[in-house]
Amino acid sequence: MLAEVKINPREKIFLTATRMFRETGFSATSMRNISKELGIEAASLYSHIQSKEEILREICFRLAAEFFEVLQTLENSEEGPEEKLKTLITAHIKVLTRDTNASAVFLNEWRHLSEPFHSRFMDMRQKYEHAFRSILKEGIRLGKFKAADEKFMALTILSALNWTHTWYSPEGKMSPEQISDQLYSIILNGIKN
Amino acid sequence: MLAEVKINPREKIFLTATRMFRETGFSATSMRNISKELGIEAASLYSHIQSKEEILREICFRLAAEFFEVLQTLENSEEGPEEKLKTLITAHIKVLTRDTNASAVFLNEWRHLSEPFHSRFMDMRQKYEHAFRSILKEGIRLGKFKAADEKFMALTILSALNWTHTWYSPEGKMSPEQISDQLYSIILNGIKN
DNA sequence: CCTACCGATCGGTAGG
DNA sequence: CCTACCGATCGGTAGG
Repeated sequence: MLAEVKINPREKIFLTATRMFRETGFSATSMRNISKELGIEAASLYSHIQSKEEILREICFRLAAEFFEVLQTLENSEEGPEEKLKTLITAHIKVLTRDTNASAVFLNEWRHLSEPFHSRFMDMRQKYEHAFRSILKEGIRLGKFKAADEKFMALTILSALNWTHTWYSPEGKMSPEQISDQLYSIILNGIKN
Repeated sequence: MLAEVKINPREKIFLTATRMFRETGFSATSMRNISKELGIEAASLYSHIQSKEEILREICFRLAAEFFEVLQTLENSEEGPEEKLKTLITAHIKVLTRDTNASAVFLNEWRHLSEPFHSRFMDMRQKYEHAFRSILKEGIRLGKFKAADEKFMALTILSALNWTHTWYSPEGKMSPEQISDQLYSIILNGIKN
């Protein structure tokens, strides 16, 4: 009962800050900007959060965790590389479109993380990229995908996926599933043997 | 003779600032950071430049102009949509890889432009995107490309191209031409009918 | 290119 | 959640 009282303002701060970080960038958004938007004084924010960076940290690592959950489900999968790729693309787009403000911050503002969080974040990013690459490598080995530089292919695919958050809208004409289906189709045609 | 003396320090400031804007972001890079890197006092920068934003403005609009030059050459072209697409992709990658620091700033920091530059920049961006779309539309009309949402296609293609600056290196194993050939091949296979 | 300095604003704390 | 405030730093100017 008592704990419940404190949950709401903290979440409100996070939602507002996330949107403002997306629009203006982490560094150019001040605590006073955020507090004004919420109709309170800047000092009052600190009853609910520890620091400005705590907000950035939570956003970045919450999304990173969601992306890693996707990898987990693939780990024991018996599917072929095409199916794995489709599963990964679908899940990736699902995470990215769920909260486009958070996605934009996750993709663009992580470099403002201080150590050791900055390094930790880059490690996770690297691991995710590698999981992507290993699916492509498997496909190449099995002769399903074109024999090309799979690092180049992985980066190209990921960049195409990671642009979705800039234009996706829940009210738009494409659902997350339709987006991933189309992307998968373009990508598979682009790389298949 | 006399003018020549002033050219060099200004360019040095621009090069250093561009690199630092890319690494740390425009807002988080202070004039004192830049001056320290150059071994001078912050106040001394203002003998060569007008303001911090002038640097950002020059980078963004210089690259924008280069991208528009590409469009110009295509305007009177008699090529078909596939050839036009290939020409555009090749030129786009050429511009992006020429100075990856400037490209990163151009792509990520333009939102810190103040008015009226911010609006002007977004207009140019929009126009470029439209030129891309009209090539795709022509390809669809002629039955060369798949009948899909060409806005979606254009954004997907551009995002794949616009990631190149993050990993391209002049010392790397792929030349700009090889990169654009590979990208064109993936993209064309992905969208052709 | 420097010293000296401006007003504004920053993230954050003390104490209630 | 507020008032009052901290030291640090910001972009930029005056004057040489």
